Amino acid sequence: MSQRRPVTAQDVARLAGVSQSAVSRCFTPGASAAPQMRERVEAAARSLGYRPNLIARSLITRRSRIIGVALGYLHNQFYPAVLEALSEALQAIGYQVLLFTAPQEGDADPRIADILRYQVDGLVLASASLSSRLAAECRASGVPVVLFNRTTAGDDGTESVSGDNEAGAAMIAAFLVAGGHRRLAYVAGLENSSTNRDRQRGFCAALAAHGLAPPRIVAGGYDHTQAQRAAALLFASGDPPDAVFCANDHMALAVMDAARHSHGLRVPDDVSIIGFDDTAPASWPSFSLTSFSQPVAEMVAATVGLLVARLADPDAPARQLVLPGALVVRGSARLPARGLVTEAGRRIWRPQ
Amino acid sequence: MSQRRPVTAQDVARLAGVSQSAVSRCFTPGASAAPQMRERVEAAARSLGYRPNLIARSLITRRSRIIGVALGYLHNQFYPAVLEALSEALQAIGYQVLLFTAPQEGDADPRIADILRYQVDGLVLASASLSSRLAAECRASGVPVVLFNRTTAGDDGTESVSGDNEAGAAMIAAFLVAGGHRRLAYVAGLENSSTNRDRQRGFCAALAAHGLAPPRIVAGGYDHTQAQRAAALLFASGDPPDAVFCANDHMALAVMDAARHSHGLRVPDDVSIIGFDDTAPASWPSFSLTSFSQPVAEMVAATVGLLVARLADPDAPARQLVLPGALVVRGSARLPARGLVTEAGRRIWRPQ
DNA sequence: TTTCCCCTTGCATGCGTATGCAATAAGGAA
DNA sequence: TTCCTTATTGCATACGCATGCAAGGGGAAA
Repeated sequence: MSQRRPVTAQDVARLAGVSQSAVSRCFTPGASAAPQMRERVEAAARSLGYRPNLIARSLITRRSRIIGVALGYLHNQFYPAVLEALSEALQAIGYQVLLFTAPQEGDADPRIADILRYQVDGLVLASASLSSRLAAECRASGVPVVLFNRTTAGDDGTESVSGDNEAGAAMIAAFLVAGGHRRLAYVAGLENSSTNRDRQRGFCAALAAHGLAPPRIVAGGYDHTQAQRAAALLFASGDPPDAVFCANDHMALAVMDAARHSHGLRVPDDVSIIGFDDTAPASWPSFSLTSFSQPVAEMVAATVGLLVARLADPDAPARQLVLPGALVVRGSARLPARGLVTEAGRRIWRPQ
Repeated sequence: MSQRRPVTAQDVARLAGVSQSAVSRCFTPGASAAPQMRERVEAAARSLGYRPNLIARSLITRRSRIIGVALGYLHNQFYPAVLEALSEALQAIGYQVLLFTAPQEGDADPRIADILRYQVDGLVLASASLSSRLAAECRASGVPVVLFNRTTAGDDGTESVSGDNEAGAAMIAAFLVAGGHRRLAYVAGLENSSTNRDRQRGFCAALAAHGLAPPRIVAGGYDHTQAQRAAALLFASGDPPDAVFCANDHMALAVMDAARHSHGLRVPDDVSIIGFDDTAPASWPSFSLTSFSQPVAEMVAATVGLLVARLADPDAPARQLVLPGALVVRGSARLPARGLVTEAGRRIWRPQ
């Protein structure tokens, strides 16, 4: 029963007594084929266990129906959630995901450059450790590229989908100030990432606008262990903060754990902690983390939308989409006196 | 600069003044080519931005260098960790991962069957919701298949890599008994999954061997929300357990959160909780979850090993690998009087 | 110088499928 | 019945690359 040589359209054609092209047409939606012949061919295909070779098809059609997705650091729950949603959405419209994981350290570009050799129809770059140069290179070779949760510095024509990092961070600043905090800290993500840059800028600018001193900034590198170290720096110092904004949930959970279990602090009584992304663990009772939500479903839908639009018209103007989020209020930060509303089952903060 | 028609080996050959086959040989390791010509060709390739078309190459070599990986439910941190390790390991030896996500509900087989049309060189099935029929079908078409963290009921010749679910669960039973627990409960995973079957069997058999009554069993479906409901069933009952073994960490975290925050229980004073997998959050101070570790790195390495072995020799005998784990002891379960040892930085339990 | 051998390189072909074109069949209108 | 239209199907080719085969070339050994 074990097929050593895979069944080809030729084999099916022979068995059904038709030509190979007839077989091909039976598997091509919209092609002209008589019902009677189609039935014969399908019966033959079934009995042989024929499966069209998508590799060969791709060679002709110049469409692989494969989308490359580059990711790094799946320990941050945000990315598995994104990946699952993206894969589902793409599978639903007949595409598959070719996964590229970026190594933690070192230059990921060389290995990722292999993507293009697989003739992917499109590319989603969701790793902060990938250079903008790579994105530009992909665009140059005519492959639609969408940056996910990341943007390029100058508008170089690369499409992107991201949350509103700057506004979100600014809202967090306002929320903390309204909650009466005065000694703020920021646990930063990767220094050269656009998300960190935007979140830090939004946070600092908003604090300044409220007349507060700049926050103390410590590096967390979007990493759990580094964030623990950052927490130690903050909480063991002579002047510990009364509120910490962490550039993502993944670090916020580490900081919260460190605050409680290594430094004997109560959250939010002694220190308020806020994250970014609103990943699943944020809502777990152990953490009850107040966090600015990134609308994963919408971001994924937008990403797929950009890809299909560009596949349909390669010359469509590049768009940089920024999707709004909401500050989901839970128990990890002192509450301001007003502005809390409940919407779609979540408690969110909407000032004024 | 935007290349509409991609650069082919023909284009490079023309520019370098050689034949297309010469170009091909320059990109084929081990092929015969004079250094001088190779240099000319590489220069031409570089100036044109040539990238060999792996789709076309696959058609000839009948090797796509793509491994299909079928997963479901990435919310359980175990799987992102596996996926990342698997992708890294495969990329390191020149393979890429084509990802298939199984929908939560319904039959995943039809969509997954598409995998074979992509001519994957191998297949890793790590979703409990995939039928054994699918695995058999893949094997029949000559594609190496490895079941990951799952086995087939009868030894039907499908290769698999899994942790020692039965022994691990038995060890957990012994650990809890040694810790003085008497009223045990089991939060089950998906009923028809091999991991759940083995863990439940090992747990119950060991309890019986220790002369204890069978544990109370509630369904958790490997799902966070279902596990919360299971916890409510257990803790709100008239006879709450003094120890709960959850079929994986993902559910254990939910159960622990529910115990503490919904039912006012102290862990481990009022109830001991043990998980399975030893995922990253288990070691976070908030949980400090005692858990039977699955050796992800070794399991991934073994999986890759099985794949490459089978690629080299399709007729090699199928092997079902079971890798040993260890009971990593933390603070979520009362400690037995003896048997605790520290090894490689982890505290583990090794009876007698 | 001759002979032999090996290293290079081009030619030709094929991988499995899609598709333009032409040929044939079928059916309808006049 | 005849002619035209439309649907169906086969033929031939191309997609981009790898590879067996043969031819050419250069060097070493005799």
